[in-house]
Amino acid sequence: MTYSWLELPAEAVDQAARQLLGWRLTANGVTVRLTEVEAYSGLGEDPASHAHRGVTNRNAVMFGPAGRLYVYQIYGMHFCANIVCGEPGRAAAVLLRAGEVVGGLETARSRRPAARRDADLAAGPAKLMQVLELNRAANDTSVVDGTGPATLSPPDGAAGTIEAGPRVGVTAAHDVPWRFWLAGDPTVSVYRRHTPKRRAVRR
DNA sequence: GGCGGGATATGT
DNA sequence: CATATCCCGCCA
Repeated sequence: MTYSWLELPAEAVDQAARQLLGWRLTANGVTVRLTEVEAYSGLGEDPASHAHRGVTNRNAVMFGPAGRLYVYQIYGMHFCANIVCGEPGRAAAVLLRAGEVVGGLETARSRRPAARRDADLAAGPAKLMQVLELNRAANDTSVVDGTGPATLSPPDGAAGTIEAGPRVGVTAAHDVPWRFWLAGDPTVSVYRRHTPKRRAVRR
């Protein structure tokens, strides 16, 4: 039952996201325990998803089998990773937003000198990638069969209380509460309402 | 805490 | 060509 999120259908990607909280992701000598994730659905229903308009070169991995990483570059300098969920062709995915460093602490600190507290080491999707030293080379690699640079392993104990809210940084579908985090965890980034850079007055 | 700069692949 | 699943450093 441990890898049950792998078997969930695409329409249950929010359940997959909830299940992934507490799991450990290990890569390049550092392990993080996932504390914050977001679910993204595929075609039609979810305008915030990269796969919303169908297959492109960038998002092709999302349409493949579950258990692989969809890594993309954003703002010209950061990388974010999603774990593909659901059956092939459906393009559901879970964005890894934050984690607690539970292994390789010194290495993680050296990779993120700007972090003032240990809780800030992986408190953001791109920060998470930095402590794990992952980039676009990790795109389309598996996290469940040991063939890729990153490996996902089940949590130690019970996951704890899960809270839900709107997703961060998306302009569309602000009302969909598909961001999930472990209640009270210090590594969860504070929610900031999406602020467009300098556009006509939003409402 | 708020605000702006940074730097570029991607899709329209 | 405007945008994007962001981070950091600087100012208050």
